[in-house]
Amino acid sequence: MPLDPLSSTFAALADPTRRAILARLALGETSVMELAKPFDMSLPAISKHLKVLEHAGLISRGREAQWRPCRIAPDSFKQVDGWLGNFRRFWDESFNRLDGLLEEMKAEEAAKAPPRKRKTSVTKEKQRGRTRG
Amino acid sequence: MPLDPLSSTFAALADPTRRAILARLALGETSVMELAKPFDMSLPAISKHLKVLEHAGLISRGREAQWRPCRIAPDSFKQVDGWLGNFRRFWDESFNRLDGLLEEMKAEEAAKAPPRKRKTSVTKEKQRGRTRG
DNA sequence: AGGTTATTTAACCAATGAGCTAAGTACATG
DNA sequence: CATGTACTTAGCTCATTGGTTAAATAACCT
Repeated sequence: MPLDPLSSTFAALADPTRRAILARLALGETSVMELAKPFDMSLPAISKHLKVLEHAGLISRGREAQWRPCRIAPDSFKQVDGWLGNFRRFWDESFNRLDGLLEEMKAEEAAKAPPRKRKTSVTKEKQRGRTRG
Repeated sequence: MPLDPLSSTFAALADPTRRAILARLALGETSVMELAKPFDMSLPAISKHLKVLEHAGLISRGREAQWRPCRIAPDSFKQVDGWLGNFRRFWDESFNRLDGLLEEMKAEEAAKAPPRKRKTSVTKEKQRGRTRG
């Protein structure tokens, strides 16, 4: 029953209402009432969505009198971005250009050492644990 | 019933088995049998997962004799990354440094023009439609 | 205390999703 | 053609999810 963190985060993101809520929160912290306004949906429904988002670590909630202001929580976003990074080479051109550069540098380095078998294709090692920047 | 593309993509990613399949496919195209091996799960279950991934645009499938080789399809990954980009400023330090730079540039520009009210907080305009690179 | 506002909880329902087994399809080969 | 290999489809469970309304909780305001 307790889904792993990445799974609950992706599951939370798989709903357009929840993504819209996050988009609103990207503009700044706000109340449940405020968040509910754009939707043709009962307040309890929104409350549930917020619970899902909170459980997924995508938002955090405070207390101010009778309001529970919601705001974006960065950690789960970061996790998702990190996971996605493992696949970045499949679509990001500049990422691939960087890969090409590193490949060249490795080749130059290798030229100084005794030659050994090398593959031209992108391999497991190349795309593990890479980040932007 | 027909979920929007981003929703079905996130839904597809919300399952650890499917993410593991994608991880395997990141190493290269392979058959259903091969993909099924690591899992303690019936073949039809895997077949369903693959259908979900395909429907989500995360993989595409070919035909070679009796095999249906699967491979990563970049588009949906790119979509997800694009959506995530709207929130990057919440966790990516280098992204924020870039924002700071742009802020400075705008300030300098503004210094030449007649002064007007300005907010210090990051606003809607600043994070819309931004990409990496 | 009593009322109003903000939000959550409870109880329910219909639809979806992930797994299973058993049967069906497609191609390859003896 | 018959058999084997690689899948997929069909039909069934059971749990989860997204929505509902009605009631409860919490904090503020006379």
